[in-house]
Amino acid sequence: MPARRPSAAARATTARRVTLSDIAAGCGVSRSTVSLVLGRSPLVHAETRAKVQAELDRQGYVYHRGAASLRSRASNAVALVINDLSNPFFAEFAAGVDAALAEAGYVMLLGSSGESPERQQAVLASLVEHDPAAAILSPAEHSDPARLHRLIGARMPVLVFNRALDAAAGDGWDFLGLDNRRGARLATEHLLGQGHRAIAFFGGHRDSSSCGERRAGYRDALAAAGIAPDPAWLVECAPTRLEAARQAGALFARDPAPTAAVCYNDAVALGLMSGLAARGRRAGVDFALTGFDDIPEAAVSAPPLTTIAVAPRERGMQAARLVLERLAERQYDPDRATQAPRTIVADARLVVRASSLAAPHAAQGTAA
Amino acid sequence: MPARRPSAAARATTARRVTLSDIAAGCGVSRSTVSLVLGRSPLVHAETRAKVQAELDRQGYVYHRGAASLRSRASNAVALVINDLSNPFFAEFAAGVDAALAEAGYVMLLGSSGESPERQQAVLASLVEHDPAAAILSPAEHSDPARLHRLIGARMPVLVFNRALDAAAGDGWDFLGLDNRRGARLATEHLLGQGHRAIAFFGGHRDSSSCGERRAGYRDALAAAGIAPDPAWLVECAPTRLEAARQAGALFARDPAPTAAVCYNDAVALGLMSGLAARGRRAGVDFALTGFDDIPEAAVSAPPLTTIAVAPRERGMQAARLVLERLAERQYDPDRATQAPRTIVADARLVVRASSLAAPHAAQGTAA
DNA sequence: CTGAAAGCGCTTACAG
DNA sequence: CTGAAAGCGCTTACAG
Repeated sequence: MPARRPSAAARATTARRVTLSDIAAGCGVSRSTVSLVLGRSPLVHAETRAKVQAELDRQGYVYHRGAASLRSRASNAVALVINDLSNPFFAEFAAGVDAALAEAGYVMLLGSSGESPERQQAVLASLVEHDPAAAILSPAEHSDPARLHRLIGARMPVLVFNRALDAAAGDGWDFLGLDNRRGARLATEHLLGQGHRAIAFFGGHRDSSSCGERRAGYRDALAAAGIAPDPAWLVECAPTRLEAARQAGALFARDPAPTAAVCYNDAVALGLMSGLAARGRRAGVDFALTGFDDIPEAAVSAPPLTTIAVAPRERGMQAARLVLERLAERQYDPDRATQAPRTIVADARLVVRASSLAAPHAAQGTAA
Repeated sequence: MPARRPSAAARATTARRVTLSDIAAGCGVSRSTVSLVLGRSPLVHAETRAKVQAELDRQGYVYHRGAASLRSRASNAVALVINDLSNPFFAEFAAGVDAALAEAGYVMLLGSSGESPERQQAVLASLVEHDPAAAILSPAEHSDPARLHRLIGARMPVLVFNRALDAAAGDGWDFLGLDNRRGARLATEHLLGQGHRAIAFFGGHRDSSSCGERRAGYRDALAAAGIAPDPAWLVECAPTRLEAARQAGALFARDPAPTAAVCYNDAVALGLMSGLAARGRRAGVDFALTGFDDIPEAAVSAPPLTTIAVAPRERGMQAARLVLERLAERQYDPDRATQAPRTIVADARLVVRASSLAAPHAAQGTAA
C-alpha cells in the first residue's frame, strides 16, 4: 500500500484562520468551553453559551473538522466509488446516496472508476486517505476483491452495490443488489402473456454476474411455460447501444426467428430498436422487446420502451442508510460481535410501454 | 456562521491505526525520515528509502491526509456544489470535474442544493468544514451572494458555473458560463433558414438569467432578418417537460400562429412535442422546434430533437482546470496581486436533427 | 543524509 | 459549570 503525497496540494495563502483560541480569547473563556459550546454540551451555562455563540458569529469561525476528527477519531465523511457519473443509473444512485447522507449530516467523497479495476484501486486509495467513516462501492468489472480488501478491509463498514465481488463471501462486507433474476422473469412472463413462444435473450456478456442472473430469470419463465430455449436465442453483445444495433442481425440468422426479445438492459434495447429499423422491422409492431433499468430515455424513445424499473435513486438512499446503520451499530458494539454481513436484494418492477406490444403473428408475418 | 458538531459522527472502532511512528520504529529510522520518503524527497538515501518503503507496505500504512494538511495547511480536496445529480446536464458536468480533479491527484467533495438557497448554504457550510482547497459552485436560483461570500469569500478560489450571481461582480470569483445568447441565435437562424418567419420563444422564466440571455440571442437573429417579434410569441413556463406540455396551447392562441419555436431547453422542447401531439400536430412535420442542452434523450426522441450542444462534461473538466490553475497561481503569488477574476464563456454548437425540419407552409397548412 | 522538537486545531479526561 | 494539560498523526525548520 504505497502511500504517496499529492503531486500538487494547494497551500492556503489567505489570512490566518480563526481558531478556538481566538474565540476563547475574544470572550474570556477557555478553549474547552468553546469546544463544549460547539458540541452543544448541556454542561455550559446558558449565558456563557450565548456569549460564545455571539463571538463565533462575530469572528466568522469555521469549524475545522479535520483537526477535530484527528483528535476524536471520528469522521463524518463517506466515500462513494461508482463506475461513471455519465451513466444515468449511477448518477441517480449517487444522487440518492448524497441525499440520505446530507440528511444525516454526513459529507460525500465521490470517485469514479470508469470500469477500470486499476483506477478503482487508485481512486479508493486516494479517498481512504481522507479518513471516511464508511465506503459504498459499486465495483468495476473484474475487480480484485483481495486488493480491495487489503486497502479498506476492516478499516470501516463497506457496502458493495450492484455487482457482487467474486468469491470472498466471508469478507464481512454488506451487499445491496438488484433482483436481476426476478426482473428478467417478469419481462419474459409479460412477453409470454402477449402470446410469444420464441423469445430471445439479447445482449450482455455471459460471464458478467448480472447477465447470468437475468438469463436465469428468463429461463425460469420459459421453463414454467414449458418452453425449452433454443441456444440460438441467446445472443451476446457488449452492453452498449452501438454494439446492440450491430448485433441485431444475429437474432434472425435462423428460421423460424424469435418474435420477441428480453434485452439485457435499456441501452441494448434501444440499440436493438435501431438495428431492427435498419432491417425494416418496427419495434412494438413487428417485433416485441423489453429493456432493463428504466433510464430516462426509455419513456421517450420511439416506441417507448417496456422495461424493468429498479429505482436507482431509492437504491442510493437505501445504500447510504444501510451504511449509516452499520456505523451506529459500531458505536454500541465496538467489538462487532453481532455484525454478520447482510445481503439485500432490491425489488424490480415491470413498466409496460409500447415496445413490447407487438403480437407474435405480426412479427412472424414480417419475418416470412 | 454558527459552526456545529455533527449530530452523528462515527468513531473508529477498529484496531489502532498504523502511523509514521510505527513505520519508523519498525525499520529503525526517525519519523522525519519516513515523512521525507512519503514526500518523495530526494534527500533520502536510496537504501533507506527502499527499507522504509518495504516497511510501509509490510504494515499496510495508510497516509492520514487530515493530519498532514492540518500541519502543512495544504489541502487536496475540491468542493463541488451543484443543483441535482439526477439532471444529466449536472451529472455530466460533475463527471468532467471528477475526471480532471482525479487526474491532478485531487479528491472531490460533492453536495447538491436541489435549487434551494437554504440547502445550498447548509451543504456548502458542511463541505467547507472539510477544508477544501477550492470550490466550484453552480448556484441555486435566487442564491444570496452576500451569504455565500461570508461563508467562503476569500478563504479559497471559487469558480461559479452556469448561472452568474446577481451583483457582486467585484467579488473576485471566476465565472464559467455557457454562450446562451449565441446558442439561441444559432437555433433561431437555423429556423429562419428553413423559411420560418413567425418563430416563438417557448419556455423558461423571464427573470432567470439564462432565459434572458437566450431570448436576447433569439431577438438578435430575428432583428438581423428584419423581423419584429410579436409579444404573443414569447411564452413563459417552468422548465420542465410537464409544464411545457401543458402550455403548448398558448402558442396557438392567436391567428396566425407561429410555425416554429425556439425552446428554452430540451426538457421544454420534449414537453412541447407531447403537447403538440395531443393537439394532433407532429413536431418536425407540422411544426418546427429546437431545444437547448443536447441531453441524451434528444437523440432518441420521436422525432430526434434539433438542439444546442453545450458539452457539459467538457465544461466540468474546464471548470476543474481553471480552479487548479488558480491554486497554482496562489502558490507562486501568495498576495494574489495579479489575480483579477475571470469570466469565460463556453461555446455552443447547433446539432440539427429532424424536429426542426418542418417547412413553414406545412405548418400553416395544418394550422388552417 | 538523518533525528529531536515544536506545533497545526481540535477533544477529552481530570481537577477544581 | 469552567480551565490546564495532553495528545491525535503529521510536517517543518533546525542541528548535526
